[in-house]
Amino acid sequence: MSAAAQSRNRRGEGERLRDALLTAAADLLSEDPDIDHLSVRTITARAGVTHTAMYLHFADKQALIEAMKTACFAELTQALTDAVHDVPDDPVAGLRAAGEAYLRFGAARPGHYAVMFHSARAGVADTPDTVRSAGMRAFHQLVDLAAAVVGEADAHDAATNMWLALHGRITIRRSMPWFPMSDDITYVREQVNALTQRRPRTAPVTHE
Amino acid sequence: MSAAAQSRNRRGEGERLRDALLTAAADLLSEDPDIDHLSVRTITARAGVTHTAMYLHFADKQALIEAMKTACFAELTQALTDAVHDVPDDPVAGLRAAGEAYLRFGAARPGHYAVMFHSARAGVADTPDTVRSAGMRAFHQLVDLAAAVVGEADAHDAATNMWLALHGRITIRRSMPWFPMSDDITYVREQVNALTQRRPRTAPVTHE
DNA sequence: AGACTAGGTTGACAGTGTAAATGTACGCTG
DNA sequence: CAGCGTACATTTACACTGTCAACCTAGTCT
Repeated sequence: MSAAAQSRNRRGEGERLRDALLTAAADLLSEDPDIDHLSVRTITARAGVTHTAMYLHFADKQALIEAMKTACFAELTQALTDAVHDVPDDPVAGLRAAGEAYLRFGAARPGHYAVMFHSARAGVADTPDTVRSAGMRAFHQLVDLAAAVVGEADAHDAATNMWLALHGRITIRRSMPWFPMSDDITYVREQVNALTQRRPRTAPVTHE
Repeated sequence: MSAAAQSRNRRGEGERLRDALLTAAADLLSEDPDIDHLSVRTITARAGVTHTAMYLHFADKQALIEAMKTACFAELTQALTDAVHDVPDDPVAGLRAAGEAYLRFGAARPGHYAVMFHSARAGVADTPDTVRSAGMRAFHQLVDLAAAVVGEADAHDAATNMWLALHGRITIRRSMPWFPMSDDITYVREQVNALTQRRPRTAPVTHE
């Protein structure tokens, strides 16, 4: 197990270590989904370098994790794209496929999923734009599908509702695995139904 | 600020330190909702004892956190009870009040909320029954309210759906505060609507 | 040949969780 | 009243964490 111990990169290729560290971290997270067990030392060791080598490419551990976030979001986006791709042209079916793929991703890669939604940098310094847009790219897949079902105007809110429902399910499954829940497919279907049947959004503004 | 530095408890009253540690931890969590910043050292210091004194009452840090979980769940249960209490006898209104109170709790006490849903003990040793039932007690408030709306048979599933939607919202708000979302009240109303309008659950068992 | 510097390492520091050994004063029994 | 057991707590130590400053090392360019 482990340590590719690559011998020192050549002159122009220092960036290679950056990728090596990211994939090392991703590998470790696949083996142990608990994000607290992911230390700078184990990551760098797995990549075959000493711990402080990380600081050549990342400002700190948090920066590395943020880089992982964008990578994980990209992976999720791909998973959703794939799932929707091999499905007939029915928008509702596409939405279901996406929802199921989302739940599958969360269950199959719990560590990666946890990284994506790990609390933002405490306080001041906000989430970098790269992370934000990577997240948004994944989310907009749902929005586009929803638009084909409920129309452009309601798409964002509808997709948000569905997303929050899916996310809630994955996180509860993780923190309370003993909690009894129906199967994923039924759940997704319910969510899609709720989406199609919801009132056309309280007009301009609340009234009752 | 801090350190009640209580001078050594008397013979029978060793249990007092246990409570002192729990409230110290809760206080610290109110001041800084980031659970990683909650260390054994800071907790014990706040309680006015040395770090290893914690091990007189808790097997390890995880055990202390699990004790906090039950306390936090109790607090949440109370918050829901209160919210439902001062509302007319309309079950739907009660459900809305509970949902809004839930969201309020998550927003007002982010640290406490995070503790409750912090991932279970890795691998083997499962969540203690005390924590489980404390969580269930909170959840059953929703179930009871839902029962008055959709009937006993569907109550559990309906409450689960609503709960997951609320939970998803709180956690996303925390990890992606920049994500645009509608206001809480509208959201809760939508969830309650979805709950009342949903199809009566796919018969006894899946069929198609 | 020699300097420059990109790419990494060494060593140290404060902070973390936990275990083992040690202390201290209360309350009981003789 | 003397003395002992033990409930309550501290001291000390260890392996591990993230991060900083100083150092080395070899490829490239003049």
